Amino acid sequence: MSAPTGRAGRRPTIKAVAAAAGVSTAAVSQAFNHKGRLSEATRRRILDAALQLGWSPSAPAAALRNARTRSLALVVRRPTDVLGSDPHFSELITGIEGELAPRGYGLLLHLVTGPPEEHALYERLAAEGRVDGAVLTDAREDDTRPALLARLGLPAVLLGSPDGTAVVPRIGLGDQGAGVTEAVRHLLELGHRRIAYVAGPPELQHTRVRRAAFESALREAGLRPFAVLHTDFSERRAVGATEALLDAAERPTALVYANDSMAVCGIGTAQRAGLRVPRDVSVLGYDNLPLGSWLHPRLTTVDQQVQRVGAAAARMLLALCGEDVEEPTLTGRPRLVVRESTGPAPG
Amino acid sequence: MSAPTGRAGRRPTIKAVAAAAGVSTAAVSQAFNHKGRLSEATRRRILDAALQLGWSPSAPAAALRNARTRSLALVVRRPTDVLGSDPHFSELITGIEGELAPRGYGLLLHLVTGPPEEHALYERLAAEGRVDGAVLTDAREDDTRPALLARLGLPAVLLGSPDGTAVVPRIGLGDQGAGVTEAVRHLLELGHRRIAYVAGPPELQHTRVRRAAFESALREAGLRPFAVLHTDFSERRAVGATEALLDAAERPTALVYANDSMAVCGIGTAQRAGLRVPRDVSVLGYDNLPLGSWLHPRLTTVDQQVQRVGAAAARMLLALCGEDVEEPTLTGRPRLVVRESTGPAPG
DNA sequence: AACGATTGGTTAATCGATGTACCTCGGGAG
DNA sequence: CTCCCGAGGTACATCGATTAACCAATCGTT
Repeated sequence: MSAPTGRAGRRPTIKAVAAAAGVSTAAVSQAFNHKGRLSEATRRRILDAALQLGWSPSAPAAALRNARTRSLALVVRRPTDVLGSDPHFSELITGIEGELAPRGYGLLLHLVTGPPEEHALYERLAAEGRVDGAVLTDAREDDTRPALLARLGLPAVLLGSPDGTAVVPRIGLGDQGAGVTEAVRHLLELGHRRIAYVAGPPELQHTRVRRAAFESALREAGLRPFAVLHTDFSERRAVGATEALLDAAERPTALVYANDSMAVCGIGTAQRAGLRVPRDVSVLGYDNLPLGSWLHPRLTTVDQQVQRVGAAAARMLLALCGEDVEEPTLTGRPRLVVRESTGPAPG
Repeated sequence: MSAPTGRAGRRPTIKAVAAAAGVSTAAVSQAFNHKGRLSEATRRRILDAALQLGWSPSAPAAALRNARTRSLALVVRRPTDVLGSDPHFSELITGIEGELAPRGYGLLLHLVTGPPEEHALYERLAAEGRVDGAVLTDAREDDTRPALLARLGLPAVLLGSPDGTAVVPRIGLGDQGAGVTEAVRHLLELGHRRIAYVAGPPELQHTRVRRAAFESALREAGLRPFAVLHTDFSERRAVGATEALLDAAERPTALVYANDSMAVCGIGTAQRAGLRVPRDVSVLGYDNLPLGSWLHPRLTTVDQQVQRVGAAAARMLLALCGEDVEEPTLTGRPRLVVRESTGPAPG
């Protein structure tokens, strides 16, 4: 534990580098930012000196001077319930970070329990100038966040909105209707007629979009939903909804869930009720989380490439922050992934 | 989209507040930091003015002046494989954030693919003064990170170490041996004699600790492990290991996994092989992730209260950063949670 | 009444990096 | 020989908040 050569904790400043290279601090700054006019020789000399000393420009100092912190916020609603620790967000974060890291940006993660706390958080983040922008998740009906962020002058991108224009740019999760439509058609082809939908919270935009797609896909086939139940994405509700559906007199032969986590709960609940999946009842998820493919039976689901969505959101936000990045290419629409949890309708 | 009353993007500074309250900027600062001597009256007047203007001290400016950013880093190894998006980290983050948020600290999240990248990241974070400290996860045998962080002068806490003393403070995950021991005894009482262990990567410290506990618990009963297989925590390896074990001539009657995610894969694999859990084979996990209780059968596991560990790590790190926080109370040892995936040994 | 102590503030330096305005050469044109 | 010009750097103000040092009243004391 003897102190190594360098005095730990005492970071070198731009002055040290300037001295080492025999130039002014301004020159050092210019060398790092490709501004001003420096001869290639001195530039190299400065860079060498910096490398030698292990110097990088102080982030707080640069942030103060430039009014840009090079970090973005991601605010996630904290689970009031277990299902909240949904791996969905892990995937999203992976996608975002993949874009930020190579550009030297940081991701500031915050968890909140509800809208009031979330709003206060944005106020504080903006007031303190802690971040250059924010990724908003789970677009809601009449979402008040975009207006707030606009008022605060904080660039933002809203995730999970079906359409593309608003106060702040939005990243749709692809044409979500298409994914659900494809899923329903798959079930219809398998002969299912009594199909139920376990939806998310009604205040989320994608809930409405997917529900509409679900109902209209059935209508095209001259059918009506067996039932549509809303949940808060919690395990309790997912299980409760499933039990209610399976208890029905003529129970549904297929259950469609608004996300994979609930679908997993659904499979468990069905099995616990003595039903076999997919022989007695088919189950369909949404998200294509890794989790789904570990189970037996493997979960049939809709892949929406959450990581790519995250990456696209990050790029769009970076662009809003003045970074020049190539246009986010939101690849294909969500696609059905048929695995083992769906099968021919019984009887 | 017409601009609201306030000019968006133009944040108020301490000067504006000082002017509004009719005092100097120094007074404003003192009012916010409980330093200096201000009459209660002016203090209140200043705070009111600040509230009115929606002002909070600029984080970058304060960071520059105080050499403290009030944000901590959490570096997570990015999944080379799906299992990497292990909900374990969601839980950990929840625990950490729970301590940081009320103190106005931010959590800077970074994903890395391997040790070289991770080391470079710490160098950069330290050099740029972006964070006040870091949480290191997954203590490894001969871990080089503590020394690096010490050299950089960056406070750090190491998670997942069995013992408690080192270059940087370490948070043990409780007496992990105890959890495994309890698990093995549970299986022994159920009559199991052929018990296999699917371990994590050998370079992680907890792998050695848990493995040792596993073997010694069996030895106490005069038994030897059926087998101990190491994995990299990936789905592929978990499934592969499980298949290998179940293919054995006299197959094991119980499988113990080093984490819940692998245990879930194990259950799926066993079921796919036509075995019933727990009638034909018992399965035991480690972590007690929410996921485990959604399945059928519900996963028997060892609860190590990941959230609390995260909270303890955060508090310890905050203390190292000079924040005065109450001593982290690392509650109980890991405890066995018996659910449905373990049962009497067959035959 | 003069003086030290106390209360309640203010002034000015500082953190580290950045960018504008300016300065200093050496060389070529006139 | 003088003047101008551009290449190559430097000096200094600045971003916003913090804090040590300092100062102006007011009060109690003998």
